[in-house]
Amino acid sequence: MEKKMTGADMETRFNPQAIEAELYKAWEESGAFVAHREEGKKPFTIVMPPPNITGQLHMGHAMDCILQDAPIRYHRMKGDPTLWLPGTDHAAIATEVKIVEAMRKEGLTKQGIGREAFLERAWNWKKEYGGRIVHQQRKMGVSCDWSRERFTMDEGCSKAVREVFVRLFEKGLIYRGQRMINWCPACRSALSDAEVVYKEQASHLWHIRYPGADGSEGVVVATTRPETMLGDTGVAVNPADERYTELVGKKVILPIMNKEIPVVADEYVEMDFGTGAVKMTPAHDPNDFEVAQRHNLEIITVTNDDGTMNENAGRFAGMDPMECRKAVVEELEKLGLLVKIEDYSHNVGFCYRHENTPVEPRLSEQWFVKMKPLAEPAIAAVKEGKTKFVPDRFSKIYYNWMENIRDWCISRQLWWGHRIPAWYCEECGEMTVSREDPACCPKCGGKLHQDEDVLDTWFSSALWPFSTLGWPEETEDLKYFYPTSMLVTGYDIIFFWVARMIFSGIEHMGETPFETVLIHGLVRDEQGRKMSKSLGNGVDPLEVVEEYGADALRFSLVMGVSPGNDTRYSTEKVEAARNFANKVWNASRFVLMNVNERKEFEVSKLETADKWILSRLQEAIRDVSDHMEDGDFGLAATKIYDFAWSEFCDWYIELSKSRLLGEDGESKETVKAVLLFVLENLLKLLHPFMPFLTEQVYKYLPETEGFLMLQKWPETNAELIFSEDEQRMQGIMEIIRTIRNLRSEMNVAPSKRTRLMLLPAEGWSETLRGGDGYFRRLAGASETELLDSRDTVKEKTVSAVIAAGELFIPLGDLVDFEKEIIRLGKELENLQKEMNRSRGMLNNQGFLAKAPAALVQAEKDKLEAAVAKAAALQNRIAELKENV
RNA sequence: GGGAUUAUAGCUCAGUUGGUUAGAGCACCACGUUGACAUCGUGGGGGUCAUAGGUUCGAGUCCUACUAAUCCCACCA
Repeated sequence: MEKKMTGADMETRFNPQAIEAELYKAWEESGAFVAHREEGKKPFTIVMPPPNITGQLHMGHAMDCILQDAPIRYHRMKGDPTLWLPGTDHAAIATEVKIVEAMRKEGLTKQGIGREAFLERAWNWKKEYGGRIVHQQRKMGVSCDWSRERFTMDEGCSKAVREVFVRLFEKGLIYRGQRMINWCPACRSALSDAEVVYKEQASHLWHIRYPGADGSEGVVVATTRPETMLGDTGVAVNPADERYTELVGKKVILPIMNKEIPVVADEYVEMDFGTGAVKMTPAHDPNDFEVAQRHNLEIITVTNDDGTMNENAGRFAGMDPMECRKAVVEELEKLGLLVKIEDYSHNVGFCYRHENTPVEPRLSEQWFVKMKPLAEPAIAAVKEGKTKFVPDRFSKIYYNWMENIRDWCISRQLWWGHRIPAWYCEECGEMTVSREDPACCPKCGGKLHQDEDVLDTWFSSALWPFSTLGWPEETEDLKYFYPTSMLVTGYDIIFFWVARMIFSGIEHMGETPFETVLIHGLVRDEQGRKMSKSLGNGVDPLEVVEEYGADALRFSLVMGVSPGNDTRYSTEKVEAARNFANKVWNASRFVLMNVNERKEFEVSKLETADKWILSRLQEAIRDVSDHMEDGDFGLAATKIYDFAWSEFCDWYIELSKSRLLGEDGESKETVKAVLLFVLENLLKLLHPFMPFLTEQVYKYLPETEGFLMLQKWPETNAELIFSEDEQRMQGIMEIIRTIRNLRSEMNVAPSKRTRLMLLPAEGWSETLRGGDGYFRRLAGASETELLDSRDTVKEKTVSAVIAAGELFIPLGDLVDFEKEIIRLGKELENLQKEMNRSRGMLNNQGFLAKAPAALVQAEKDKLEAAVAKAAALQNRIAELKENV
């Protein structure tokens, strides 16, 4: 057994680097993070949003970590069976893009090495980067249950994916079909609507004449993408548009291709945009596709998988779209069919993994999830409050998306991911969708090949809250921990992830997966810009941890942050948090250098200051607990900060010094016991935010065993609330502040001690007598004299009127009565303003009649005090005037 | 086009259900080697809470309008 350490062993500075790794190891090895089911007790469960295995953790992840670890540690200390389930996501597209990029540097291609070899590389990648991420999370101090760590492509999760796919297919909620989808030429894959990011682009509107087939002048169409005309199969106008009534039903000539195409009338066309005539490219525009369906227009695809023009584009085949656009425009100009070019700015969709690659709407055979039937109960669940968004406004965003949802394209033309469990018979063409890999065609016994595509990565993430607990098996964990308590995530993935988990949970588990969804904002840089690779303004959380410690980073990310709002990262904030950690460390050091045994205090022996700090502690416990419950971690952290620094350190510790050095043994014992009691409670309150610091300090506390992280969360104790003593203490504090203030104003050197005379107000004599040591220690008083009446003040003094009475500091020749009169006069003036305000309120019948009685009384008391103070000030001024 | 958020001290931001002298950190000024801490202490300066109305006995807080910034959704070619 190692020797118990004491305050004397503590360094003068908190040194996080020296202790973090060791503490984390000790926690983890002891099994403190592992969740245990306790029947009859309601668990607190969070499934961690699995970081992508694409690279390393960024500030957003750090934010995720602290916002989950804080409530997890809080609930664990409260004694709830607590599970925080970690894991990582295979991130199909994102990872594949990275791997392909890495391979390109080696001169390799996917196709070159083949599917099997590629997947081997991918698994190696997962091992390396998945491991790195988990390592980084540990550095942040996350207290998650690593024994339950999962990966979206591990055996269990893959089984869940397969089960869900087959179930939905059997229910008719998954189907395969030719639809207009978003195609990323860089991924060479389909994307879902959510994976397209629109960006405003400056462009042009080209006006092109399509001559009439009968030799008439035909029609002028306007387009933003002239190259797509190669795939045009019609022109549409609004049926009500009189300009074109004649033309409807006739044919025009598609220039360059020299092909006759029909003019059709369709409501979709807006008469007042462009020329009122729209070229129809059904294979490359969703709206055109719909029009084509209604009018039986031909559908011609003119691009390849990689975005280049295909053989249908005739002599433009092989060009990339921009090249082709230029060539087409030139050609049209030559033909005299380019009527005009207008400047035009419009939104262009880009791939969310290839920021500079525009997505191409394209007709393609893909797999889809039918969303309407899944969305409806998911909307209802949130409306009924079964899942609550915090802050509530995010439920509106959720409704808006869910109510306008379109079918979800889930197939991706990638290799890294869950392969679609569909097989096609090479003999009869029959499609088989199956939980188990079939050996041959169930219909004809013919040879099968599996669908080449994999699933959208979000298909497996959608199952995360239950697949990680063992579903589709009915495991004990699943029964006990589902539905989970809370999901913590950024608003940027509400559509991608949160919404999909909610409808999946309802569909497959019959219950929404979370009680609350706590949404946080983005961590931005110091100028408020989004942190991004391309800007190079990202800050690596690990570097911050190295330099300032995990606790400082954690605290800086929550302090003063309000739920749902973006926050700016700045080193100043981290420094402030680091300073706070050091402050707590040193306060602890002070306490522990003076207290080396654990003794209870007796309430009957408590002095005013003790009762004050114990009372303040009760309020801190209450507020912090309330804020933890509400998910207001910013307020919780602020409360702890203020209590620890402005009350415990600045006042109680300072006040304790005179007693610790004093002769009164009983007072000394009491103050020691209170110091230890308050410190220990403070450490507990702070632990969810600064786990390393608090755990380390806990080791030095006398007679403790085990980890702080497993100690009981403090509860308020009504017997330790002393309102009257709080007021007494406020009186003492006011005197100290006033003296400091006066000395500062009079330029009295801090080292110079001055006498203090106090004329107590009614009922304050006892308190002031007891304050002597405090005034000496904290206000530079050499001695304190209690006066019986003001007449006894014979010396030249500066004075002040405070709640506890009047105070006088004899400063001899430093005192200038004229200036004193002016100074006190100003104070009186302010006081009179305050009295006027107060009288105004109390003369207001409405206020008297409608405001709560306690408030009215409080105002009366305030006025009374002000009146008394004003009278005293007037007396003093009169007195001084006589002496001038 | 629809929706959301933000606007409070020089900067970054708090401010719980409306309760009446609006807070913090950083920055600034003055002073300070009192054995926990200079990653500190004491004192100070600094805001008509974007603007205009309204509700109320009372508005930073609620309502309406307006201005500005940011974001999300939709996508008229």
